Amino acid sequence: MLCLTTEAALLKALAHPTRLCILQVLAQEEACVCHLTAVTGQRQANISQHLTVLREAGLVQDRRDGVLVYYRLADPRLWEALALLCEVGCAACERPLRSVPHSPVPGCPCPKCKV
Amino acid sequence: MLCLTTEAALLKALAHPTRLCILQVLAQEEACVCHLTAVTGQRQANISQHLTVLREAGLVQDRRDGVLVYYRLADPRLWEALALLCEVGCAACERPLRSVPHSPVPGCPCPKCKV
DNA sequence: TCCAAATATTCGCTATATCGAATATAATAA
DNA sequence: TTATTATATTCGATATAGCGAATATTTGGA
Repeated sequence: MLCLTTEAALLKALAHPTRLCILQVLAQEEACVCHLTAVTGQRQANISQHLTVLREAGLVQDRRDGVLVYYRLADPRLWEALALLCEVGCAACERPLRSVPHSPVPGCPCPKCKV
Repeated sequence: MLCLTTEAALLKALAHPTRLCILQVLAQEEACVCHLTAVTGQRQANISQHLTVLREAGLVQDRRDGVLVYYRLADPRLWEALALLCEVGCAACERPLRSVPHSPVPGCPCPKCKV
């Protein structure tokens, strides 16, 4: 049997609604943790955990700017490839999987959300 | 937060080495359960369980021919889309994710393996 | 009808994922 | 240095996935 554990691990890292939401935001542009926290409505520790999963899977990269840590997609084509797979694999999915425009999130303290 | 639970469920159904192996075989041509069991080296009940996951996710369809049940991809483009995602998402993946030619498996009783 | 083979299902156990809460760490400013 | 804010980590509890074993179901043939 051909071993597809590496590919399965990649898919497992993708297989969570919150992580997909994070990737959807990052597909637009890089974002800091507090922004992702505000957008998703999840707790900060939870987002940090999900980001760790994504980072260890090699899907995102991060850079620190002062006290903020910005995350970005490791490969900008990721969301496009995901949208294609969802379109092919899933009749019930939003079709096509859409991108979300960046917009300031109330309550998010990051510079991109400060008016 | 945009709800991506449907997409996450699809990815979760894909996120297992044995299920990927099944899909890899089915990408070539339809196959019966006993063939998939022989190819993967897993137990019959286990393969049947994985096939149930794939079927309920809408990824495969089945047809009965006598005592045999043949499974096929619901969408023939699935493997191609998966290969693209793996290439984009994962530097460590086999690149590109290859297809496997059909070949008779010793010990498989299905007609396609009988010489 | 009875049996054998292919496939599906159920059950119980173990492993893993997820999450909240609490805490730790890092960077900047006072 | 101390305080504050953003982020990361750890821990414990709960939920879910995965698997083997046993059993049920389906089909065709004797």
